[in-house]
Amino acid sequence: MADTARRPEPRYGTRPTMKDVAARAGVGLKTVSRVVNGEQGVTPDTERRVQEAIDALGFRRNDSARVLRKGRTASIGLVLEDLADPFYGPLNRAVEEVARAHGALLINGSSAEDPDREQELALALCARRVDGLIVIPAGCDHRYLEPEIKAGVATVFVDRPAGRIDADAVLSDSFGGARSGTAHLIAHGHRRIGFVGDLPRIHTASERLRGYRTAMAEADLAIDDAWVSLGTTAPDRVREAVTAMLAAPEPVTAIFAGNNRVTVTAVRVLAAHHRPVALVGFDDIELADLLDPGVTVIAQDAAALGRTAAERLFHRLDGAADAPSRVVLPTRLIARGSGEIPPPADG
Amino acid sequence: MADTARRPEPRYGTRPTMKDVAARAGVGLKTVSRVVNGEQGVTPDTERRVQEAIDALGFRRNDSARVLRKGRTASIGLVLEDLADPFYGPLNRAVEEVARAHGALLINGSSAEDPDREQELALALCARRVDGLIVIPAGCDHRYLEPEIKAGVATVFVDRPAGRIDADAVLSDSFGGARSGTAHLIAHGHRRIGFVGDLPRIHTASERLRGYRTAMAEADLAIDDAWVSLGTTAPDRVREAVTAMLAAPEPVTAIFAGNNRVTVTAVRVLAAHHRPVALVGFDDIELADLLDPGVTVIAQDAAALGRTAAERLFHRLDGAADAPSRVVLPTRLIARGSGEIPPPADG
DNA sequence: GTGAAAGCGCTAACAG
DNA sequence: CTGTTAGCGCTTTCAC
Repeated sequence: MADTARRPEPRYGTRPTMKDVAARAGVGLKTVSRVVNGEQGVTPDTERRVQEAIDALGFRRNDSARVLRKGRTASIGLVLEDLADPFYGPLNRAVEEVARAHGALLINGSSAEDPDREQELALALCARRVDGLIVIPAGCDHRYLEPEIKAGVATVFVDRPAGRIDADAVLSDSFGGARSGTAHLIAHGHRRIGFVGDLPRIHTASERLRGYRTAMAEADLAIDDAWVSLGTTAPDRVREAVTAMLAAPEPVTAIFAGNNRVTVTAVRVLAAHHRPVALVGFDDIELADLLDPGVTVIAQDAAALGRTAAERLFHRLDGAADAPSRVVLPTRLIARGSGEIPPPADG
Repeated sequence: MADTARRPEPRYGTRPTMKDVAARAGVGLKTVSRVVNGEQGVTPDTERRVQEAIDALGFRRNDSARVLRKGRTASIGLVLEDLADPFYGPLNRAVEEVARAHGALLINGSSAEDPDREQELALALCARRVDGLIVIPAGCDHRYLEPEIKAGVATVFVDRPAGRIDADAVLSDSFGGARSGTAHLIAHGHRRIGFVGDLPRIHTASERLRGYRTAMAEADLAIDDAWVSLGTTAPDRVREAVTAMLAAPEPVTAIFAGNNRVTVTAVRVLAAHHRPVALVGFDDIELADLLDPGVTVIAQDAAALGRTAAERLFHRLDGAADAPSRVVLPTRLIARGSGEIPPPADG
């Protein structure tokens, strides 16, 4: 107590350096460095003295300085769409686990589906000299990353491919998934099937639409323009779109929902609707099995997406210099009831 | 093409520096620094020349070096339990938004509810010299952070308080929420109420248990040991606990679930049970309103938790040196049906 | 086994 | 308006 009163607290933000530790232990700077990094060639006695000084001073190595000298930061960046979206949680976590296994930290941020923000964030990460970058693209033009990639920032795109540059990508089979989901509805007797998707500039959204169109064409079914609605996944927008499809003179008897956000809103609208309408959603959602009817979905493995992308990234960091690759992971149809509802007898 | 063949590609990982830019533009180093940082006092003509050199060389400022010189990294660390847990998504995102508004990046990682991993992660972030740290504690002893805090790392704990040190904390009212949720079940006629919670060493878990006990005591209801189960939130463990409570000779007629993970599993078990059992869960869960019955919950505002903690952090970084504070955010009971199921007439 | 000196790329402080 | 010098805290190199 008296001690505290007499001697001023160490200035905030001032931390002991290796030099301070060296002075206190009565050794050279390099010896401290050796001890801190567990290098060979230090007498047990010297080591003990250094360690005491470290503890007494509360020293912790400044990795910023270390990075500057060594050139690698042992950190990777992840740009995703929204940290709060449950779909990206497992992906994020999977990337983290791989990074951790390689001794790297993860810096991440949300683009909020805004291309400018994506670029701002990705370039900020490059300025921090992350060793590698994993990007879930919001934009369609990634030429802004070319100098960075050339300079050695390993870059892998996940969930959606890069635009206008050639780069590694790890994707889910959006086309195939949407095609099989739509075919599933057709197999259950539906002819008028609606498609509610995300913004058309988003690669996954357009691929899923293409899958839907393909399945319809394969069954020789024409598509009425009124059955297709693309736009943001804001609940109001989706609610309106679904409601309109159901209120038409010849209403759709089934709906294919383009992603998890859309599915959730579609479930809400259909629950309040006066007659059963079939539904298949892209992406699995929690508790989907407990709803009545259970929600039939095209599930993708978000964790596998993240893990595969991160592994590819570290493979590159380990020196792999092969041509950019594109990995496509399969999706899986999980039938739970909503996708097996038949069309009305009079439909 | 011929050009590529003749001149070797720039070595991977070698990037131009301000010195290179200066040489190319024929100006001094400091002038480049001025242009890069948008400082005053550069002739438009000089600026243009520098900018041309920057573009030609693909220069990007190395923030690692900048950090070393300036002392602040403009980044904060967030240690949470699991990036994949939907409860932490909105919290994470809220922290990110505040950080972004202050020009800071977010480095985050999962402790996986392991105190050692929490410590390892937090100290790694300190070594990176994050300006501040937001921690959702897994452990109960945070004295390991004392030297860091003394050295100027602003630290705020969120969701759970720090152990054995005095530090800022932002919490939800776990005690009050659990108490009112239990009281809600009592008000609907229940006398034998089960409590299924998380590991007792977790502060929120013990507080919620205390709330449950208090509500029971206030209604003069004794608690049978068999009605209380604490442990991990692993589905198997929870399933077993709930099943046991329902299979007892005098089974519980209602269950209070201690968090979102527990609630989800409890809903599954109850859905398969032969008679209706009331349920109130802590934390809201998606689609809870669409289940039959809807799940009555004690909702907490995860985004507000994150936002408040981050604001507190930046307040400290702006120099606030007042005593550590504890903020407790209210919870809200949302009645949806499951919590209003009466006990069986013969019960 | 140990330490002194140089330098990573940048910014702060001061000259010109 | 522009440039030079020093140094942030560490690792690398090389000498002792």
